[in-house]
Parts: sequence; structure tokens; C-alpha cells
Amino acid sequence: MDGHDYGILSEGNLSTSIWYLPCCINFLLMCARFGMFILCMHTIAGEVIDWNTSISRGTEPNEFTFATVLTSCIGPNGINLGRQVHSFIIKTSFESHVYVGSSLLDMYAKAGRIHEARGVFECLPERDVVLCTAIISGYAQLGLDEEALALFRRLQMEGMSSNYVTYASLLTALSGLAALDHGKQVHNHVIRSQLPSYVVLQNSLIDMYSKCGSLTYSRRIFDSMPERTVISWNAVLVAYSKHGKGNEVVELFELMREENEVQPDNITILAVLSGCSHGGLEEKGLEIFYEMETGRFGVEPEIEHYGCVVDLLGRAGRVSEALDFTKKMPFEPTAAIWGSLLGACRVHLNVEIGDSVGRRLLELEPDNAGNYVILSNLYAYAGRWEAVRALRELMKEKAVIKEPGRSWIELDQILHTFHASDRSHPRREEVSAKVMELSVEFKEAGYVPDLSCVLYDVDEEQKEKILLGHSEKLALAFGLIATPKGVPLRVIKNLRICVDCHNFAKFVSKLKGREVSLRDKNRFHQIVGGICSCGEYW
DNA sequence: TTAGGGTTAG
Repeated sequence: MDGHDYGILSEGNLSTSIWYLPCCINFLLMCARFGMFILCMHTIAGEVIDWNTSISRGTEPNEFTFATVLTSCIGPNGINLGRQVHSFIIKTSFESHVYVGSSLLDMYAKAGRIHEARGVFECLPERDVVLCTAIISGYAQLGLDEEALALFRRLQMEGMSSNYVTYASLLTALSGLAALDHGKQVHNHVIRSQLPSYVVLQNSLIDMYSKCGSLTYSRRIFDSMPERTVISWNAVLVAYSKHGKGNEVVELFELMREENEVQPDNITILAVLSGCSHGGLEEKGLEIFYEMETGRFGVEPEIEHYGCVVDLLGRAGRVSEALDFTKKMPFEPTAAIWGSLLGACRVHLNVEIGDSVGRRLLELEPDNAGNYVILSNLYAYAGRWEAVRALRELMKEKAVIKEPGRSWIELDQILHTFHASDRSHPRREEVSAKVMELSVEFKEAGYVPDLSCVLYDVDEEQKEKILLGHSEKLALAFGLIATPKGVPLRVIKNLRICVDCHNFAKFVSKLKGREVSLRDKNRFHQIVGGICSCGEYW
């Protein structure tokens, strides 16, 4: 197929039938898959017309033609065509033209093909602030935060100029890393450079502070904004939601509706519902969902909103009601919804429903190790050791590989990362010894290791050893060693925190007199004096 | 004349 295309293009004669045939097959397949006949037909028509127009005017394709065609290939569906165009461009002299390069980069970045985007970026003879920002934000949007930060630093050393969009993109990466010190530095820089107040940048700051655990600063930015968009409101609502501050979420939402300057969108309602769930406001959350169904907020309920309701009911222990709800809702439940239901079964020890939900979930997501862990927890609490063993066998059979757990803690602008049973940190011996010491101390105060968090078929002693090697324990122990007494510990985990580590962190807060702020994949756990803001439900 | 970057959720 590639051969046809180059041939046609190089002759400057776009034979409609040959060009169309392979494309039509491709697009019909795509259309059938997505049920978007009309839209796709328009898209392909647009691309072909672009080529046709250029060539029928009797002009050879030039840098502007390529840039225009590449722009029409933006999005996941256009990437194959875009690649073919790229292959063709390589054979011309236009590859390094800044217009062509920037269109290529944008096309790849928007399709999530960051390596290809980077390849184009590195080959460009000149790069301006927009190109640098595009590639940095490409990394940040894919959650490749370390790469985004590293590239920003390199480009800055090379003399890149930055503007408010660059900072907004960088802040996204710093939010992901929960790199508060770095984030503050960017904020200071923004203040010093006396940039005008850009809403986008302020929104990023709200988000950065909240994801770095600093709710106060987050709110302060929000309060100081002369102008706000729905994203500003959403960012601050999400901030309170993730910190489990349900009342604040509801109050702010009411204020938003009173002020009536911006209309809520689907994310607003999602933030409010999940805020009610994380904050333990079941009734309020349900009330808001039913109000949403009447159309009062002008937002149609989507599957994620239904998911929040499942979470609300599950949290309240209304597990069978939650199950009924999933059966009656107008969407097919997703793995995330079954997962939230399974979590509810674990917390409320509903083995019967948990069993069937768990099986359903394992069918849908056989490769997600986290599901096995929660189901195993549930079986273990119910004393169903046979079922635990069977689960372990199933995992082995399916060759499930657990995404490596990783936790980190920031000290003086350095992110110290720990992997499970880490041997790489320079102070590893000291850290391991500290975890052992803490374990002995905590056991005397009532800490009992929760061995059901280990899925390997090893003896109890081994299981305990594995548990003590969990990355969040290493990061906490390192924090205790490396910071003065009384300083709060902020630990970030890439996955959901396990029950045993949650318990361990509570002992750290209680016996070591430290506030522990633990950010996991879903939310913050603010632990003070042995009590966690999550209310044991997550 | 003609290109391109951004913030919230998932």
C-alpha cells in the first residue's frame, strides 16, 4: 500500500481509485468498529479533498500542503495516514521545514506517539517556545512526568524561552510527581517574572498544590483569581474531593451555583459526587445524582457518574443495592465499576457478592494484579484459604505480572524513589534496618502484619518479609530517618495502597508523632494520630 | 496567506 501512495504522489497525479481503495477499506473497518460512519466519511473526504485540491491546481505538494494534510491527520484515527504522509515527506526536502516539523510533532503528540514526536523534535534545526512546549506537554499528558521534567531542564540549559503555557505544562508533570518544592519554585518564578494573571496557569497552580498535598495553597490561589473558568472550579473541587473533604466540596458547589458565573460541566458533577463518596456523604451524593438526572445542572449523566453512585452505595455498606444499581443503569458496567463494588465487598465483608463480582472482574481484566489482591484479601478475611490458593493458581496460570509498586518522597527538591524490596537507594541498608526496627516497635503496640496482602505461596515468615519490603514502608522509614522530628511526611504511591501499609502508616503517625500524607492512585490519606481521613474506605 | 503548544476528570 505504501508503494502505491509514494508512486502516485511523486508523479503528482492522484489517481482517485487507487488512492481511495485501501483507504476506504481501512476506514470502513474503523467506521464499523466505532459506529461513526458519517463522521469518518467526512474525515477521509476532507483529507482526500486536501490532496486533490493541491494537485489539481497543478502544483507539486510543498511544505504548506504537507502541513495542512498532517493537521487533518490529527487524532488517533488519522495516525496511519499521517505516518504514510511522513514516510513520503522523508523522501522530499521538506522534512526539516519548521511548518512541516511542527505539524508532524503535533500529530504524533496528539496521537500519544511520543517517541515519534520526540524523533521529529530532535531532528528539527530550529525550535521555538511552542515546539518545546508541545513536546514537554506531550510527555506530561501521557503521565511520563519524569521525562517531561528532564526534558524541560535540558531545554532550559540550552536556552529555551518559556511562557505561561510552558509553565502550565510543566506544572502538570510536577503535579504527577507531587514535587512540591519544584512546584513552589515555578510559582515563585511566575511571580517574579510578573506575568499577567493567566487563568490557565492559575488553574495549573491550583492543581499542582492540591496534588502535592497542599490544600491551603490550592485554595489560596483559587480565592485570589480575578477571573475563573469552569476548570478553576473543577480543579479546586477535585482538590477537596481527593482529600476527603466532602462538606467543603458541597459548599463550594453550592457557591458555584449561587454565583452562576460559570456553568457546571460533567467533570464538575463527577468531582462533587466523588467528593461526597470520599468524604462519606452518601445521602448528599445520592441527592445530587438524582437532581442531576432531572436535568437541573444541564449535564447528562454518563457512565462515570453512575460509577460514583455505585461507590457511594458501596461505601455506605449498601452493597446489594449497589449491585442492583449496576444491573439497572443504562450502561454496561466497566471494570472500574466492578472494581469499586469489589472494594466495597472487601470493606464490608460481603463474601457472597464479592465472589461473583470478583469473578466477573477477573474475566474482564485478567491481567490486573490489583483485582487479585483485593479478592484475595476478601477470601482471607472470610477464612476461605482454599479460594485464596485457587486464586493464586489462576494468577500463575494467566501469568499475571504485577505492575511494580513504587513510592517516593521529596526532600529538598530531590525525589527519593523506592521500589518494593528496593536495593538501589544509596541508604538502602539503613532504610531496611529502620523498617525492621519500626515493625518490632509497632508490634508491641498492637500492629499485626496483614499477610493476606501477599499473594505469593510462601511461608508466613517470608510473607512478612515481603510486606516489610513494600515501597511505601521504605519511603516512610526513609522520611523518618532523613527529616527532623515532627516534620510531616508526604509519601506518594503509584498504585492503590495496600491494607497492611495503610495500617503501618497509621502506627507511624501515632507512635512517631508525624502527620502522614499518603497519596495513592485514587486519593489522599491524611493520617493524624493514627486516624486516617479515608475512614478506612478506599 | 499557509504550522504548532495549555489547565480540571479518566
